[in-house]
Amino acid sequence: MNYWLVKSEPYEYGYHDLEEEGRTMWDGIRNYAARKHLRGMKVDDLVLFYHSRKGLEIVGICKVVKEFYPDPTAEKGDWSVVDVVPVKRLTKPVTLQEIKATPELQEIPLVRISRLSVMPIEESAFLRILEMGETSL
DNA sequence: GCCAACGTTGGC
DNA sequence: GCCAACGTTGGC
Repeated sequence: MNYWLVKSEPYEYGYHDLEEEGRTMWDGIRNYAARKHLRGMKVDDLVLFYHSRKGLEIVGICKVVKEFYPDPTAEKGDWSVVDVVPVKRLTKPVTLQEIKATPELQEIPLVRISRLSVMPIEESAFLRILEMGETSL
């Protein structure tokens, strides 16, 4: 089991949209590092959902239900998508500010590589974030 | 709205 | 194959 974090601008596609739809294809990734991580996702892996640009907080957890396959929205190039379903919202969203103020979370790519939109998260960091969000699985 | 960080493109 | 110029992302 691996853990991941994905970013989305809430006014483009927010956690609320995922809850309404019940399932979505995570498309539009056009960055090789992000693609590599996307392709590493396995069924049942858990994924933190972060709102970028507006909100700047982790709002919920989702789960991979289909491993990578070709991105139908890509007009050219070799790009991939995965399918995810919502699991639950965090009781309390965890803000980027809080994450940056937490010593054990300084190494996560969200802090270190601000432009990366799909990234792995260590289990310990994942659990710490759930704890900060007052959420259990 | 600005700008830093990073990726991509294209001339040489 | 280097690197300057440009584009994009995303925090501030």
